[in-house]
Amino acid sequence: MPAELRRPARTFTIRQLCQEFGCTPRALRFYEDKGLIFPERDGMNRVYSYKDRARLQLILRGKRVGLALSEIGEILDLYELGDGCATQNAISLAKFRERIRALESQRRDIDMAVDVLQEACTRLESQLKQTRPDLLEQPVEAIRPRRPRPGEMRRAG
Amino acid sequence: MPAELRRPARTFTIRQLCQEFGCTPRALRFYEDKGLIFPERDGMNRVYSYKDRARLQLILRGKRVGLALSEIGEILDLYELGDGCATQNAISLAKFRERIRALESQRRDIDMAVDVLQEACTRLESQLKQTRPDLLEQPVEAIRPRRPRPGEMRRAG
DNA sequence: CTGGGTCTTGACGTTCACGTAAGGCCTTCT
DNA sequence: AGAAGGCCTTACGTGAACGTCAAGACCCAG
Repeated sequence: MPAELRRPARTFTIRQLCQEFGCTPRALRFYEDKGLIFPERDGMNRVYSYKDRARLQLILRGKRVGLALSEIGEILDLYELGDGCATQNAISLAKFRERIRALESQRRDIDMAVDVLQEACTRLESQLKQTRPDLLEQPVEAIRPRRPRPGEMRRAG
Repeated sequence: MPAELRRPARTFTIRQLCQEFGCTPRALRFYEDKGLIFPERDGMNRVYSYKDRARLQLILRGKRVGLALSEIGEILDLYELGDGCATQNAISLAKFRERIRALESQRRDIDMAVDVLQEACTRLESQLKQTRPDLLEQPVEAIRPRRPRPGEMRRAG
């Protein structure tokens, strides 16, 4: 029983997807421009399928781990061609292997960064516990604006 | 026995650090502009200490996990102030906690991305094994240029 | 003392990933 | 009928993170 029969052929408007994934219509149109996603049209309006939604999800995940849109595009392409074009697939394979290595190294970086931050947090906590225990456990906004830093971009306001 | 006595007070030129970490002089000067690093001077020339080198390492690691330079700056600042300025520290603490959560979520994304890529590799491998086993295990450059993709930026060549 | 190499400071250019109007089409509500 | 609201395209603007000259200063070898 193919999936299309089980799933209602649900579609999404651009705004629905944006709300679900916390991005802007401009971003979706941009991804479309770049060939990462290609929704159907109802007249002029974009109509997104489940498949489009899945692609969007992969795009956003890819972005979050630091992939460029062009790289994400290469990955997504794989699921479109699947067969044929052997040399293209070989290129993809080599690139993907590189990517996997890069991601694994990146994960090590993350672990180190978390360690650094966690140690910093420990230090900060013990310090604050002695000086200003009232400020502990506050969300950022509840505390204060920040001081400017040397090379900070000037921003009118 | 403080560290300065055990370590030779070794210094680095801008180029040495660049070669070690694979970045450009322009980048180092840019980080300095942004207040992330502040080497001594010998006349006009920058002289980097071990401490500067450590900061640079943190900067690059931070970048690799997707932190903005401004965020990296906040983290580095912590190691400079250390004490005093309790509210500032409280802000840092809150931000760092947020950051840790973000990084952990990012690590999950990486794991998922690796899974996706690994599955893709498996598929590609089995396909290539049947069609073009000669192309397996090739590095990217050894294979072929790529086809253009729809929204590709035009680049004179 | 001329050339080469390495450093410096501007200052403008570039790429990426969008943001932000400006203006038009369509449907729906009042 | 007309105003509101959602979608569209086109086009120019923007912030981050540098790249890329240009024009000097400094030092050393020949």
